[in-house]
Parts: sequence; C-alpha cells; structure tokens
Amino acid sequence: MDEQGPEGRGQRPRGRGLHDRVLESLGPAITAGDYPPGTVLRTDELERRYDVSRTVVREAVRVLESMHLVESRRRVGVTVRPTEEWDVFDPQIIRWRLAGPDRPRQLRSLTALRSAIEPAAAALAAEHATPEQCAELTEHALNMVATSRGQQLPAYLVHDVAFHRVILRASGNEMFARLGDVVAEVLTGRTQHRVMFSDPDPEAVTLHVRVAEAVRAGDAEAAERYTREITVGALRELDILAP
Amino acid sequence: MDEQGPEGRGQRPRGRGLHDRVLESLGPAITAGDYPPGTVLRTDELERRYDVSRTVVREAVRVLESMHLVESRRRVGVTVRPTEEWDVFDPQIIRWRLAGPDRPRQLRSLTALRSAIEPAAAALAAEHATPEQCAELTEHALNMVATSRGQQLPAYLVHDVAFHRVILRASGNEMFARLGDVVAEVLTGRTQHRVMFSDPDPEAVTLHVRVAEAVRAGDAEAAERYTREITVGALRELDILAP
DNA sequence: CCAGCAAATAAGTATGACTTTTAAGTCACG
DNA sequence: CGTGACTTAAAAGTCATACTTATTTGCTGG
Repeated sequence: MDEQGPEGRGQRPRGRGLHDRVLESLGPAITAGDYPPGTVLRTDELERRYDVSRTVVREAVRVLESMHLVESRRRVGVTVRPTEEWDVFDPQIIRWRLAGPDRPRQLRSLTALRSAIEPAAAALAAEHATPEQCAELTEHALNMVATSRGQQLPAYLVHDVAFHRVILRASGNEMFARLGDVVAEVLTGRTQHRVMFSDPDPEAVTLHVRVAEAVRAGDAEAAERYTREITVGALRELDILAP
Repeated sequence: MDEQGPEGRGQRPRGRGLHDRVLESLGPAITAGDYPPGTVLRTDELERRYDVSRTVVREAVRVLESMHLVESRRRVGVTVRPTEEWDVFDPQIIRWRLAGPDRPRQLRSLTALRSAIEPAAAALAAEHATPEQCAELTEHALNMVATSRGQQLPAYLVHDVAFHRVILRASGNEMFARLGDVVAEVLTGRTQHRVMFSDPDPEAVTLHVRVAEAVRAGDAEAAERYTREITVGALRELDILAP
C-alpha cells in the first residue's frame, strides 16, 4: 500500500490505545447497521483496514464479542450477530446507538425504561435517603424553580439531571443508581429537540419540588406518585403512552 | 513450578478458548471480592498463574476493562475498580455475582428492577401484543393454573418464566425484552429458596390469568395493575417493600 | 524546596511460527 | 446417484520474542 517510512506505521495513536481506536470505529459501524447481522469480517482484512497488528484487532474483537455484537468462529470469521442478541444495556452500545441513525428509537426505549424505573427509585429513596441527599434534592429542586423562567434552559437542565441522579442514587439500589447516565442522556436529548425559547412546563417543575418534599418526609407513596407524573409527561412527549 | 513435559503447556483448553478460561476465573474472583477494589494485578503474574501467553491474558483483561471491572494503566498494572463503577447491567457480571457470595444482594437488586419494569412492560404489551403472543400468554397462564397444585413446582416454574418472557417481549421494547433472562433467574432463584412442598400462592396464579386477559383485551391499565400486584408480592417476600 | 532530567518498569504493539478447529470438497463404495 | 469417510485448506487461536511508549519514581543540581 502506502509506504510511510522506517517508523513502520502511520499516524500516531493519540487515543488511549490502538484497540480503542478500532473499537470506536467498528462498534458504531456495527450498531449503525453498516455491517448488517450475518456480515462476516476477517481479522486480516481488519488488520489492513486499520493498519494495526493482529494483537490489536483481536482485542477489539474480543470486546465486541463480550457485548454479543459479533461472534468469532474458526474457519469462518467474525460474524455480526442478530440485533436481538446485542447487550442493549451496555453503556457503550447505548452511546454508539445514540450517536447513530438509531438515536430516535434508542431514546424512546430509554425513556420507557426510565419511566418505569424512576417512580420505583423515588419510593425507595423516600425510605433510604440520607439527610444529605434530602438536602441535595431540595436544593436542586429549588434551583430548577429559579431557572425555570427566562430562557435559562441550560442551567435548568443541569439541576434537572442532578436531581434525578440523586433520586436514583438514594434509592440504595446499585442498578438503579447506574441508570443516572442514561437519564442524563435522555434529559439532554430531549432538551436538544425542544425549542430553546420555550421554558419548561411549570407543572413539571412543581412536581420536582413535591418529590423532594415527599422524599424528605419519608412518604414513599407520594414520592412514587409525583415521580410517575413527571415521567408520564416524558412518555407522552414521545407518544409512547396513549393520551 | 511443575514440569509438564515437552508439549509446553499443561491441560488441554477444553473450553471455547483460553481467554474464556481466564475470564471465567478472574471475573467471578473480582466480583466476589477476592480482589478488592484497588488491588493491582500484573499481566506477567497472570500469565504464570494461568499458564497462558501474554496474548490470552491481554484479551481477558480487555474484556474485564470493557465491563469497567478493572483499569489497565501503563507502568502501574491492572487495577480493580471500585464497585460503583462496574457495569452492573452486564449479563456476565450478573451471572458471576449470582454465582458468588453476593447472590442474595444481587437477587434483591434484580427483584426491585423487575418489579419496576414488568408492570410497564405489561401495559405496553396490552397495546402491542400480536394475536400469537396473546395466545401464548393465555396458554402459559392456563398451564400455570394446571400445575399450581400438587407439588408440580418445576413444571409451574417453566410456564411462569415463559409467561413473563412473553410479556417482556410483547412490550415491543428491546430493552425490556432483554430482561427476560434476568427475570428467569430471579424466578428460579426464588423457587430454590422456597420450601419445595408448598404450592404457589393461588392468588398469584389468578393474577397471571387476569394479566393474560387484560393484554388480550388491550386493557393497558388493567394489565399494568395486575402485573404490579404480582411483582409487589415478590418485593414483599424480600422485605424490599414495607408491608 | 522545587524544577527538571534520568532510569526503571509495566503495559502496549508488532511479527512470525505454529496449532486447532471446521467448512467444504473429494472420492470410493453401496 | 446418494452417502459416508477421508482429505484439504482456510481462518481463528496461541505462543514466544523483540521492541515501543508512557509514566512513575527518584535523583540531581539550582
């Protein structure tokens, strides 16, 4: 191909590692559907394509394989697996799909997920939240009120995200807590699609305050109910729920 | 150490690959807490421990790293990351933890998760289920009724698991659908801890029939409510919910 | 005491030789 | 023709080694 001097290989790595570079190229390509399920990739082909050694390709393939994105078989090659088998909860896959053409569909899935989880998390938070977490919660809620009017959407978003993170963390359930990033992504994504001039729904803002109060009071039932009202709004926006 | 002849390395692989063997040993060990967060593993140490080459160790480490179980840094080694950073939704990690001393805690987390998801899934299923799926649902529900008395717990479990799988799949949400394995694991785990002579709660059985009816009728509200009653029972069993 | 340089260390990468699995093709026999 | 056993070859899997690069540690001189 192209000679590039005695140094051997071209452009310097730059990233954390070569395998990451391959992964960050192959992963998005597969999840975007550039290589439909059934497509067979051969490692030596990938070596040439990315101009890296077998070592690097194999490491990337191993990771892809652990996500059930591909399957590597002898005498066959690296086969892209059917979509239904992918580890759709893998944060990396979520990230790749959010960055690709599947973004709308992914956002809908994630919204449905968060709408199911958050009310339950709020109920648990009402029973497990520490005083510090309660304080954080009310603080964020008040800040949401303060930034809810006058085109301060970016600032509002920061507190909105923080609020929901605290709820999830305070639930005491490690799996719920892990969904903080997902919720952040959904909330941010929603804001981007909204007209930047429209302020947040005042009722939604009030609901956040109510949730904070309920959690502080240890009222699980109320915390769950108010949170559900918040998430129902999110579902309606995407027509997931019948009006 | 121990000489093993001119062949070079000992016992034949047997598994799908050497890296898997390493993974299936290291993963459980880390998730079980044998190597607490902060522990540093050096690759050449692992090479010797498992009697495999650098290549194999690195591939296993890459996978562990993609799960955020460890972090590999130059001049430092492979460090076990704090528990909060683990990808607790990774099916493999879930499996490892269910097989280890963390099993009870893991089952509680998963039960809370499923209790949050399934009612929402049932509501969506009522709107999206195909006639075939409705048929499957009623069939499994009827089979549950049939096997609910007279120490037929294993048979009952099969239909119970199948029932919940159909609900999750019929929701039309790929992420919900992916939780089928988790629910299966929780249901199975619950049965194991139960006295094998006690038949399932008759009310729970009835609720499954009601859910099937509601889904068939397209009544999302009812499907959600009945499913919630089922999962609330599961929560109470583990004292996650206040009585 | 600190800046900056030097050395040591462990992971990262490349490469070539070899092994193992297995799909696919071949051939003899019914 | 079909069928089953045998052969072949293709591709991943593994290993050993040489070399590169980043980063910590610590030393050294201002």
